Amino acid sequence: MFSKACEYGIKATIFIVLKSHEGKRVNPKEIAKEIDSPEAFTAKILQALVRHEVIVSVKGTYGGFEIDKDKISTIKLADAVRAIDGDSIFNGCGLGLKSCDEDHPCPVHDKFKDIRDALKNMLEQTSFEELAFNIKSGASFLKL
Amino acid sequence: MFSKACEYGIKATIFIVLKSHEGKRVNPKEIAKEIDSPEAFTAKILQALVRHEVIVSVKGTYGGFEIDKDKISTIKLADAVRAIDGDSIFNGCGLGLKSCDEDHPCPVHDKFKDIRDALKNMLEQTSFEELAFNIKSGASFLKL
DNA sequence: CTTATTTAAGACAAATTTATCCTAAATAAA
DNA sequence: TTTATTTAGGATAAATTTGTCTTAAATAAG
Repeated sequence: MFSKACEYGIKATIFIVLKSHEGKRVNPKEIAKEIDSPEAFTAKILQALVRHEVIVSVKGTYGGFEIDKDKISTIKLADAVRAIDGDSIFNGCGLGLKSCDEDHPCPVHDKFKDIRDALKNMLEQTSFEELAFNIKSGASFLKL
Repeated sequence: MFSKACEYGIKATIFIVLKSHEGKRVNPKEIAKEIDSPEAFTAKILQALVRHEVIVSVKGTYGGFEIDKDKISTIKLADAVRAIDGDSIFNGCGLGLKSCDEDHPCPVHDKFKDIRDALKNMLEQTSFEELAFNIKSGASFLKL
């Protein structure tokens, strides 16, 4: 479904939301430990999230990654997915045809449309704040 | 969503259904041309479909790939997907956790459940015969 | 039975994704 | 201003997926 990079990116963002809520910044080492991911690779993914303005980075002593407190509630799953995997999952043809649309549909076009729309809606409506809250309350987990 | 191999496999199976309906066998060269895929790679994927008994192969002169006529109507998208990509798309965790279930869910477990179930239902209910019919009538296309 | 034809299988190669490492650049703190 | 610390970025490597090629095995037809 998602690339490994995207899976790490989503988990990392949830953890950063969690920490930002406490007014704390986190570094790649801490993040990688918390989400059980390779540290250097995770750092790369964090760079992409910063470039796409999903998260913010601060260099120097006491630096790290964070999210503006008043922006936290606005970030959706779709923002991280787009930043890392692009929007192929939102637009791409289920069978990889270059020019698949209503006028020239692939064999599964209509069947996939409903699924893809449901996925898109879910990703665009689910906030990281909501996901972070469930981690905090012990209702869900970032690893194992 | 699906691997390239799986995309080719689905398209190939549709074409084989189409030809089997006419009582004709097809070879990898013909298939690759029809679905615009690399021939040798497609041949590998056909082997997997044969091993998983989605299609049948006949060696020797006038040989090729086919599907038993009375089996055609029973084959579903899910059969080809399972043969090539396994069932990770049906069972796997959206964030790649090893042990993700109701008791120990990943942060997106519930959100993904609905999507995954919808996808699973669609794949298990959609027959290749139906897809082949739409190709035949010009309502959908295998390439471009 | 022999032969031509076709799929099966394994080794190999290219491309992409995942992952690591080292150095540069930025910057906060002292 | 200097220094310690931290992210950014590029080069490299490993693993996986995608793709190719050659030979073996099977088998239908003659």
